[in-house]
Amino acid sequence: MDDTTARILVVDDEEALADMVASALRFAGYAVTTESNGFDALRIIKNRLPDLVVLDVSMPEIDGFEVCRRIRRDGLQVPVIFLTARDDIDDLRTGFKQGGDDYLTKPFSLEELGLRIEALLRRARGTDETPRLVVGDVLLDERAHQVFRDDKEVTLSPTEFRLLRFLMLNRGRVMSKPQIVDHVWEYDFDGNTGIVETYVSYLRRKLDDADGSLIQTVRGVGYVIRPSS
Amino acid sequence: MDDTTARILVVDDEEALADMVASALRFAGYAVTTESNGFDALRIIKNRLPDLVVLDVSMPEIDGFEVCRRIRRDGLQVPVIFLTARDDIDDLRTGFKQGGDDYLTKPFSLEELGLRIEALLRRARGTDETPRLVVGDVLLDERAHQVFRDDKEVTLSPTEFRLLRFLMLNRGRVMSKPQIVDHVWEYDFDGNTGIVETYVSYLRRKLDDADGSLIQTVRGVGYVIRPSS
DNA sequence: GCGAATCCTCACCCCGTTCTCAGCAACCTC
DNA sequence: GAGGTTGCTGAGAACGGGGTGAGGATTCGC
Repeated sequence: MDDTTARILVVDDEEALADMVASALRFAGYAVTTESNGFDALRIIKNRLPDLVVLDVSMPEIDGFEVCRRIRRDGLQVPVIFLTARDDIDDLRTGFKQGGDDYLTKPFSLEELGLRIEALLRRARGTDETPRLVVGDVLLDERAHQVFRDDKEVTLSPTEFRLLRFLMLNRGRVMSKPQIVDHVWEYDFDGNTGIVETYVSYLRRKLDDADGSLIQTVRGVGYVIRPSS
Repeated sequence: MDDTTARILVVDDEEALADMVASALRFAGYAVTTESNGFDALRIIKNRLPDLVVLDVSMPEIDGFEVCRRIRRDGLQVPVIFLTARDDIDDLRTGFKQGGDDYLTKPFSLEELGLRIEALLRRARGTDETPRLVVGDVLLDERAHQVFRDDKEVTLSPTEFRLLRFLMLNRGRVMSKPQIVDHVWEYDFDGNTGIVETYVSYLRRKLDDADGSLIQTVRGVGYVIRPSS
């Protein structure tokens, strides 16, 4: 790919998790490398200077905070996103003091991670334009976390918001239910894909889309959001 | 073919299935190798570095997930498509999370598999252009899962869509009814080929092609789709 | 802590889809 | 043109995908 492709390093001692994240980020168009060990990660960061690092906090030998501190000590300003278990959330303040830029608690959804990464990269590049999604007369404001239909605000729950955002990001493209679950729900969600139907139903009601002309069902395939037609 | 011919490894302990898949993929122009054993597959992957791996999940000794994990552990980023039984569908997203890039539940249709493979290879090459098929005034948009005839949208059921896509992919080439059944229907379909006639009839009606000038019948041989000359 | 919002499962119902079959039309051969 | 073969299409039965309401569990906010 061209030189605008961001290079991301994912560091997590749970290799399965690192692989999952890497796979999703590659799908999103990034060039991804994984590491399962803090020391190796440090070496890679210094040698390859990635554009962003996703860093697990709890790792044996040398934890994420320590890795970050050492990066900063070397004067590297690469953006860092911490991954941490919910129980360790208290440590996060420590994390920020160590020079982290953002964090996510496990389990997270891949959409969430992608968003944080985008935001950090935008900031690093200095091209920090407002991320607004528009499809037809539906407007989704990322930063304000607000949704409007026909200039009237619609109140959505967190999950409803993530689902709508995902569909709008992929406007015009049919997304299958497993795909949706994999991206919108937390990665350890083990329920069936029926949950998607329920939330599409919620969204249609709140968005005044009872006939499904906005969020369209493609029977046997999935869902799309389309400008109108 | 030239050096752009992708090399694919198919791994499945049901050799009959592996052979069937291999045969279809060779017909589609790929260079295919098969393996029925996870360990042998690992060896092959490391030595020959295929462009893509089709990997059955349930295999004795070492299952597909484990193979994938080991591939990733060695730092290989070859795209992987998992094949899995419908009953194991819960494991599927797990599989995705093990670093697999896509998955299909058995039984699948060969067309479906071919499509996924194309999509993954496109992604790996970074040339991710919109896949659109055009024959005469019929347009089929893969991503949006939409079909237009003469700029008017036509609503097709899943099977109708797959059939039309297959014919359009093979435009100008007469496809026999058994060939069509083998590619468009799931591979364990055991009905007769009369089903093709029924669905061609559906398509002609929906595509406003009552006289069969678009989808042409070649008596005793099969069907072709041609730019209505 | 308490009430409210949210999340998720489940079950029921509707209807689109799939597939078979039978009758008929088109075509070919002799 | 007769008879056989092949293809077309309407009817209808069985199936299953999808919508939605109810309700229980959980989390959130104050």
